Amino acid sequence: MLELAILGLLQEAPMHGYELRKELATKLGTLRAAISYGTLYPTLKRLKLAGWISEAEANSDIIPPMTSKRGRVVYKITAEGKEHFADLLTQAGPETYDDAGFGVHFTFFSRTDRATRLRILEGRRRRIEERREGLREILARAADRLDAYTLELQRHGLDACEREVRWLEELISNERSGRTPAFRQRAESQRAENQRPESNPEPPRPHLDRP
Amino acid sequence: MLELAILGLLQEAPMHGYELRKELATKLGTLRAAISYGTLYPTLKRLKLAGWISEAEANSDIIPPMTSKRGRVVYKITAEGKEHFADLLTQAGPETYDDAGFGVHFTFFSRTDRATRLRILEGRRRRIEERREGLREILARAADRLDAYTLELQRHGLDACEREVRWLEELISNERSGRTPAFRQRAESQRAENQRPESNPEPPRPHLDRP
DNA sequence: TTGCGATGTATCGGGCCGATACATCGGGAC
DNA sequence: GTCCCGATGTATCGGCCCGATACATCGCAA
Repeated sequence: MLELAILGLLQEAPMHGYELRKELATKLGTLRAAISYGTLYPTLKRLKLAGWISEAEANSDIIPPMTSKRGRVVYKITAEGKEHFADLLTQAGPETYDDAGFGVHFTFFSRTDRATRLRILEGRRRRIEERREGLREILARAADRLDAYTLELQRHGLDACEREVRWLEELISNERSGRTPAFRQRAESQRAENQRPESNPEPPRPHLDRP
Repeated sequence: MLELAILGLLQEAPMHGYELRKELATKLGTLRAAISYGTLYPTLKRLKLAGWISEAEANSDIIPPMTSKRGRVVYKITAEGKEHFADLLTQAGPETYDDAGFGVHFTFFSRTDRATRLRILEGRRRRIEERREGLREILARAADRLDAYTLELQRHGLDACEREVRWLEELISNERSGRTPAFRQRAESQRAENQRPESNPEPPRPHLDRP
């Protein structure tokens, strides 16, 4: 899962570990806590071994600090890596629908085709609906076997499930009806747009809030 | 963390692994997915080695099925185990405030003294507030650097945080003002009450919805 | 009688985490 | 000037926990 996240971020720009981690933390808000270095560096090693990323010498131009030897290692994605990333994006296993996996996939939705987006949203919805049904079951059947605190925990969980299902319904219905992201209008929304995709193989284009 | 959960369940009654897992799944709804056997059995082994639980022969009376040899192993908590459980209940480390840890602690709140309950609720609130502030920061500062999907994910996360903080506020205020669990009235609430605490060392007593 | 789903115990490889160690850099205190 | 501290940066280690897998028994229905 982290594999997908790293590949996705490196597709935007080459980065070193520390930067990668911060980017990970801001983009994968909730649904995925900040990654640990004890995970990050071994994963980078693994990805390098698999040939999906490579180290780019940091000595040269753009990156100013860490002048001396043993400076930071900048990673960039390879052609095979981009291929692998595209595969991972469309393939959806069971781990795609848990909190972490869904969060990562959702983060890259602007680089995912609409069919896949729908498949993932619906898979996630099913997952949460199952959890919700389980909780309802418990609250209906075993309520008198549980103490008040446990009960309240279940209720809170049920609330969260129902809320997420509604959120997903809204997203799904938006996906079906043309406008891609297009959620309810908010005051702080800017029409400012961000970085060019620097020669993406598959630019899915609908990337804006309003056409 | 799982250690605490197992000890707590075995304090209620002796159980075998399978039963333990189902009980775990129903009581720790959300905030902690169903535990895997690949976790459960090694943990049971560890706890047995530590002297906190022991195997009770299942051959005899109460438990009917699995007549032949190589039948289920029933675990029961030891005196040292009860002591350790009491310790774990009051000690609150950082892991007490993440989703899993908080869920487990909350589940045993009816066996926790009020001071500890308050400490844990406030610790959890602080944790969620920090996450919330982080998200607000991102939405205020980096909004134009993020695409619409990522943004929507952050908003949803922020919503969930705010909601949980409100929930915690309510719980905290309830704790402070006498009535212990006592949440907002609901239609399906029964006044039926459950199992006797079978000689608890510290019966905290206020266990009902309404006095 | 056959076979399937629930019950039940157990191991293995691997992902991910927290703690820890170590080194460099920029800037403020003194 | 220099000294120290916090941010930046790379890396490893032990350990928790997960999913996949294997295997065995029980009750029941086709």
